[in-house]
Amino acid sequence: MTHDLLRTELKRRKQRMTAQRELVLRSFLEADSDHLSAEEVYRTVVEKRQRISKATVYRTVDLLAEVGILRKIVFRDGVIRYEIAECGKHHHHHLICSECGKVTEFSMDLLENLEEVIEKKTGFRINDHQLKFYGLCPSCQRKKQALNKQEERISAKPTKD
Amino acid sequence: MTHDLLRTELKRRKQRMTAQRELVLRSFLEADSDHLSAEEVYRTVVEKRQRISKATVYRTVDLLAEVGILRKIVFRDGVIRYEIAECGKHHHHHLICSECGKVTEFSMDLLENLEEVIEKKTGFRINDHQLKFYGLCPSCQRKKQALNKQEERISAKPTKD
DNA sequence: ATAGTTGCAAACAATTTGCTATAAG
DNA sequence: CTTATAGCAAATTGTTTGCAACTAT
Repeated sequence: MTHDLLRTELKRRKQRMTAQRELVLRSFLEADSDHLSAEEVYRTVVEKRQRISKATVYRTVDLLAEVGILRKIVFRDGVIRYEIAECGKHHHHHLICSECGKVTEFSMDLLENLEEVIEKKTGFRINDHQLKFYGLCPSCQRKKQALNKQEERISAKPTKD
Repeated sequence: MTHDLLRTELKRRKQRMTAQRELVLRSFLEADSDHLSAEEVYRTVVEKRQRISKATVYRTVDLLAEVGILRKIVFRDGVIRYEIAECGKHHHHHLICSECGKVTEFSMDLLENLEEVIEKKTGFRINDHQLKFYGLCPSCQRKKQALNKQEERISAKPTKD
């Protein structure tokens, strides 16, 4: 259980288990979405009528990531999000719609071996990797297609150029 | 030449070629580092004693990315950077040191086919992907090792615990 | 001459920091 | 009782926007 893992790690570091740290961790465990931003965690906690400040959220997600319970993940909007670093090593990756921002996950273990290859090649000690695909989700493809047709109709009319 | 590509694209969009747009593009072409942030582009231009404002830099890198000359790339610090989207499709990927931020590039075409597989599986229309490895560069590995030894020496002394 | 583009300063958003009061061990 | 932590507000950092002045076409 992630909970105990946190307690143990905190003890090792001579840090304390607090209500706020529990609340943040719980937010991730109970969230609909994976990958929450600090802002989202904050809102989640506040909506449950629990007391926390944003500064604490920022400090806590950072701590949880350092301890290895969360993984930092940043899409192209530059907002820092976090997701639970699932126990085993089976990685999942992200498929992001450039239009609506929708994020879909999919798993693929193929890249674990690759880490080793690259370690040997470069001398880096790799401990994580992230693969992201960017494109248009089915729904946005349809929207864009509809838009294109519309534009064709307009540019069919003669312009003074 | 990337230069002409920009001119052509601008004409198509009824937009104009300006000194500032040239300066930004040139910054990328002549930069030591790939992946520059807007801030870095700004400084580069100013150091050459050329006139530009930050707002223009932001607007221009955005434009260049839209046109396909640059590619947006965001590491875990959440800062938006851009790199030249080299002509052919041969992708390169990034190896980032979590400690000092050093970025190393390496290429690998393996993932092109994968895009197709995922398109079929998910219905997304994929147009880009990014693979990043995080870890410790050789130099930071050494530093960390040295630090660990030091800590051992300290904790070897008895503590009142 | 007609838009598109710039620069500036102000607005905004995300994140960090300094400090006092509080609470965990 | 000691020291880590929380909360708050102010400071920083990265990015966007409104608008008047400017300039490519």
